[in-house]
Amino acid sequence: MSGTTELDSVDWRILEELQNDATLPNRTLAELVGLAPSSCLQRVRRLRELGVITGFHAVVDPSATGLSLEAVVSVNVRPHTRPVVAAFRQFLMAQPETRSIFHVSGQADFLVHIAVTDSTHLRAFLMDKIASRTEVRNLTSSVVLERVETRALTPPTGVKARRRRVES
Amino acid sequence: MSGTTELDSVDWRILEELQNDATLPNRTLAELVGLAPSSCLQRVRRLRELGVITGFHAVVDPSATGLSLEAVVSVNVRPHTRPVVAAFRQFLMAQPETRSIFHVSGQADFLVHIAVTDSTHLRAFLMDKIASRTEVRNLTSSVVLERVETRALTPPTGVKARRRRVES
DNA sequence: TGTGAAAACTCAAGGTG
DNA sequence: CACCTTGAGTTTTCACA
Repeated sequence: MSGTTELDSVDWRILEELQNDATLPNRTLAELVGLAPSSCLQRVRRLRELGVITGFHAVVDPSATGLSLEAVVSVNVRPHTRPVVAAFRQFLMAQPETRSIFHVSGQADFLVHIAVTDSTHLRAFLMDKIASRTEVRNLTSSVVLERVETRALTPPTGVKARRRRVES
Repeated sequence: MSGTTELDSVDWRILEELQNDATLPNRTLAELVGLAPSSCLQRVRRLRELGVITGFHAVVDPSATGLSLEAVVSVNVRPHTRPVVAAFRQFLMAQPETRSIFHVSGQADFLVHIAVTDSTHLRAFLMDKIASRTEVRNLTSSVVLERVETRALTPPTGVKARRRRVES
């Protein structure tokens, strides 16, 4: 990973479309971005090989499956050492309630997005699973009132019109 | 959305696989979950129609596209009224740096996950875009050291073995 | 649940700036 | 020289019985 790989405007158009809807047939995608189907396919494969596209995933609505309550849990762990942090992260990942984990620098050490069935479940998760651990300090939680997932990641800065010209 | 729709163990197996990899051919998926291809396809369509599967999306790695710095921004807005909240949410959604937005109850009003190119970009985003708004109070931010997206949403509670039909 | 037509993907070779 | 296009072979999808 030499950091940023050059992506041109067509690559970004492809990313934009596939982030919105990964079920787009390659032919339709090719039309949208103004490419021949096989060239388009080649671009997509390249984006996957470069690690720009990490995968294609179905998104499941928690509330449609009985997980009607979401929360963000803020946790501090002590001591803040690598083994303790790694073990806690591992523990979080193993919990079915966990949706995503942010190990952050700042007031909190971890921000954990969870989905639970109800407030009883939330309390059980916080008290029995998190607070009971010896490394946990300063446990606070926020109920999610509304969540917006922004699908499309957009180009950060000036993007070349086409592909890169190899130089040097 | 009358809350939970009945999902049996096969539905959950399908959800599990498609959350991990949405590019699975229907035939392969059918084999994995032990169904005929056409039945499997029917299940998937049903899950989409029920709103359990909200969509299929490509996931892009921000760091591979030059957005090497991620942060979680905590914001309070005043007054905490519907119009102000809605306008601020709308504003956040329009920012290219925004990845996801959590409107929460608790210490903060909003938790915003953002991706930026570097610390200069982060400072510009925080100072020029967020802090400059009149409704914003109590702006704090945490740099993301590590992020773990948990792909698979798992069944919340006791799931029926099949839907109908009893196995011998 | 199984089958078949229609459509998609993949890989090759050829053309163009 | 890299990239895009065209075209055939194969696999997959999806409606119908």
